[in-house]
Amino acid sequence: MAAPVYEKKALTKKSENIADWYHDVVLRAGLAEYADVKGCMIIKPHGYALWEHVQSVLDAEFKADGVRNVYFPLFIPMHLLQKEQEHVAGFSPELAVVTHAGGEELAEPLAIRPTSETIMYATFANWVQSWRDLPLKTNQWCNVVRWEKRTYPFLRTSEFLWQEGHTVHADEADAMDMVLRALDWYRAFYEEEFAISPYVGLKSAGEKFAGAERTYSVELVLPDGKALQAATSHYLGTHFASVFGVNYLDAQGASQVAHQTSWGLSTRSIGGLVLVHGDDSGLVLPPRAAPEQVVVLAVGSKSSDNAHVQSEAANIADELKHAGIRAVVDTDLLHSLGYRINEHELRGVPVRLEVGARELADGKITAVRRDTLTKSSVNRSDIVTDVQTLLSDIQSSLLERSEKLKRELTKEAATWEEFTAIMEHGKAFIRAPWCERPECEADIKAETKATPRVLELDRIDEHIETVCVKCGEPAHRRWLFAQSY
RNA sequence: CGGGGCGUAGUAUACCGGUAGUACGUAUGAUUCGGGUUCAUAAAGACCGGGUUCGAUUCCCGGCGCCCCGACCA
Repeated sequence: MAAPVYEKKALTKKSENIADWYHDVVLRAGLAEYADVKGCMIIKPHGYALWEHVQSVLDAEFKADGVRNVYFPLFIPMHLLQKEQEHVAGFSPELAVVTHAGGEELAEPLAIRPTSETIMYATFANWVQSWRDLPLKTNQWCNVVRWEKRTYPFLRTSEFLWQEGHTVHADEADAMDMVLRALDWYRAFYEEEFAISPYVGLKSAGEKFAGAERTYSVELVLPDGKALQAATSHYLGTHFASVFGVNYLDAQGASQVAHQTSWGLSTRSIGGLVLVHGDDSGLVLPPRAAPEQVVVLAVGSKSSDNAHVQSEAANIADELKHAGIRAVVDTDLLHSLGYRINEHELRGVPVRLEVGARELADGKITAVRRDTLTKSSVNRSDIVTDVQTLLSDIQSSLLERSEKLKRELTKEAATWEEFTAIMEHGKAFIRAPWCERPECEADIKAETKATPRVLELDRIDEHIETVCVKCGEPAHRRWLFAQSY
């Protein structure tokens, strides 16, 4: 395996080579490292803490809506997976299958779940009998395996962690309500917690989930103009319900096929967070998501009373903690100051407070914000409120920065010449009228690598009289195109 | 699945058909500490199998593994 470089050298510059930069940051910021299994990664404490934040925020949203957590088996008998034709066709190429166990060949191979629709819905058929059982709203936090040919830490790994919500409803209206509510949880999560402004909308026929009636997604605009599908929410219609027998008796005693939804967000979100906010010094974490929001750094020197400096730094960290701020203290005087500063910047800690002889003398504390790397001086007595203000400023300015990036990397194209020119010279999201035909979608992808990412929610009901940017057939709505990660 | 590359201390690399060298990291002790200090000492290494050879980490064959690029892809 080729190996991570742990030298104390500078990171690859983000602007020069974002792929190498990303790699360096993920490894050196301590988010993850490679495992002895192809395409898999070890999520380290700093990376896992980010995932735990995702879990705590979303899990609370789910529960407040009445969704309950469940756990289904990792193994799915092949016959279940094969029930829904479109679904199995979509996932077959990337299945990992167990053929032997207990020293014997299995009578029926077991797939390791690439997603749990099939095994869950076989059971939902029993759980749902009456209209009184609906809606059934479940979620599970688990791992899934999809044997991708090409992998990348967090963004596409063979095994990944996610949550998958699965619900059953009496009718389309109620199911769609759920689909859009879940989608909005994801949008809000990215905006409010990760300080990333995404695009949200409907997927094209070519990009929808295998077996879904309609797929909605949250798409992130990455700094190189590519797209990252950051969460999905599917209206499954009655496709799965009819093959798995998820039926119920309505109030009139008539048998009805249920309408279902599924929705998920994975550890890929962490890759998006790294890519959107990071800079040449490493990770930049939005305060709300940062496992460590503030590091209080004791700055020693030969001339000062280092013990006093260290205890003051610890006191400040304690005060911040009591105020509910996730603060840590760094009193390690064995490493050089530069080394320690670089480590904290690499790990993306939003605010660094420096406490040394100078601060002790004048009663002010030096504060450095990670997003801009600018220094300021705050009164020792106002430390808690000033830090709180600083954290909320960083959170909002990161979101603004993300909105700006999204704006700058979104272009309009009316003609195919404009479209191809944009894709060739510095990629971007392109908003363009499209005929919505699958053949045309394939042509666009073949020529430019761009695919329709989403039809933005507020443009779904748009109706314009124009022609497709690619084929010239009639087009009524403008879709967003981009090259996918 | 196609193309390419690589398997040497924890990591990254070098040389070599006959004592495997360097850097980072680690340990110990100093030194230094307001932006990756400096020094000393130490521990630590050839993917697996076969072949050629007096002798293979080196050459050959096979296997396994990983990385990169492309196609594919939630």
